[in-house]
Amino acid sequence: MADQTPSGESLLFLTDEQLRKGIEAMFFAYRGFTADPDRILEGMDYGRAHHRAIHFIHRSPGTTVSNLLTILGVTKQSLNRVLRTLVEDGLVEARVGRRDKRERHLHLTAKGQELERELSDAQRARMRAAYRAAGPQAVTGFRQVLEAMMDPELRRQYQGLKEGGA
Amino acid sequence: MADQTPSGESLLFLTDEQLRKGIEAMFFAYRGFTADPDRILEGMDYGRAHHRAIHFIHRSPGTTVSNLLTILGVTKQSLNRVLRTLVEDGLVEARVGRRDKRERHLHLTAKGQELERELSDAQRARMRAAYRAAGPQAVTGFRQVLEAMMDPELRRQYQGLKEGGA
DNA sequence: GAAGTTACGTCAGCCTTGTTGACTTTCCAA
DNA sequence: TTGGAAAGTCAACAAGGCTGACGTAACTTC
Repeated sequence: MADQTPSGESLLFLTDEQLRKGIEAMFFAYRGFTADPDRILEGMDYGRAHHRAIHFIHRSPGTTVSNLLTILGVTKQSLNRVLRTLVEDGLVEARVGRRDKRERHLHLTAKGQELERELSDAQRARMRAAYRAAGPQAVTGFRQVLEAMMDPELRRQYQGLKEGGA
Repeated sequence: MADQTPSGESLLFLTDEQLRKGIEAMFFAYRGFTADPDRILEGMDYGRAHHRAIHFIHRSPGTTVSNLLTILGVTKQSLNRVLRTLVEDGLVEARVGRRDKRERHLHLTAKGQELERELSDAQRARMRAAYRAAGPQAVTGFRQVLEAMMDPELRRQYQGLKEGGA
C-alpha cells in the first residue's frame, strides 16, 4: 500500500503487514515473558498481580501504597487484596510513615526478597538469552520501540523509576 | 557486575540493571499496546479475549476451532464462551467443514470485519507511530528480541502464521 | 459393521484479578 | 477546627482464565 520512498529511505517497514507482524510479535513474546514467573507462582497462592507488586516494591523500597497504585494502574481495592496477603504471609512489611503516619512504606522482608530473586532470576534468564541472541544493537532498537509505544504518562514513570524510592 | 569484555564487544547490555529495564519496558509497553483496543471494546460487551479471537480469525480466515485453541493457548471452554457470543452477535460465521464435517471453519462476517478494522486501525496507528519514531533499524532489533523471547513452539506458530488458513 | 478417536459444544463450578460504591479512621495543613 | 488526602475495609459484581464430566456427530481403523 504505502511503499513509495518520500525520503531517501524505504518505508516498507511501515506497511500494514509489517505492523501486523509486530503486533503479533508483542502478543507471543509477552506470553513467553510471563511464562516463567507464572510457572513458579502457580501452586503457591500467588499470581501475576503479586509478582508485579513484589517487583516494584523491590525496585523502589519504601514506596507508598499510592505510588504503587499509580505505577500498576489498578484500583486500591485490587492492590489492597494482593498486598494484604503478602503482608499476612510475611513477604512484605508495611511501615507506618515517620513524617506522615498515614502513609505505609512498603519493604520486602527477607522472605519476600527470596521470592523476588527467584522470580526475577527466571525472568532475567529469559531476557538475557533473548538479548544475547539478538545482540546489543537489536536491544537498543527493542528498547526504543517499546518506549515509543508507551502512553506518555507511563513513559515518564518508566523513565523515572529508580528515583521513586523513599 | 559483569562488565568485562571477553569478546571484542561490550557486554554492558547484559547487566542485571539493563535486563531489569527491559523487563519494565515490556510491562509498560504492553499496557500501551492494549490500551486503544481496550478503550474501543469497553462499553461494547466484548473484551480482550474477543479481540484476540477476531484478530486471528481475520488473519487466518477459515481456521478451525482447534487451530485457534492452539494459537491462543486457552481451553476450549474459555474460547467457546467468546466464540459463542461472537457468532450470536453475527460477527463470526462458523461454517461446517466440507471435507471433515466435524470441523468448524471460522470467518468474519461483514460486521465482524468492520470491528476488526476499527480495532486494528487503532492498534496499528500506535505501532506505526512507534515504528516511525524509532526508525527501521530499531524495528529490526525490536522484532529480533521479541522473537528470541518467545517459547520455541510459540515462535514456530508466530512464524508459521499466514500459511495457517483454510 | 463395530469400536475407537477426534472435533466440537456445553453444563457446572472454581479462581484470580479487575471493577464500582460506600464508609471509616487517621492525620496533615490551612 | 475543619477540610481533604491517605489508607483500609466491606460488599457485590464481571471478565476471563481453569478443571472435570458428559454428549454427539463424524471420521478412522480393524
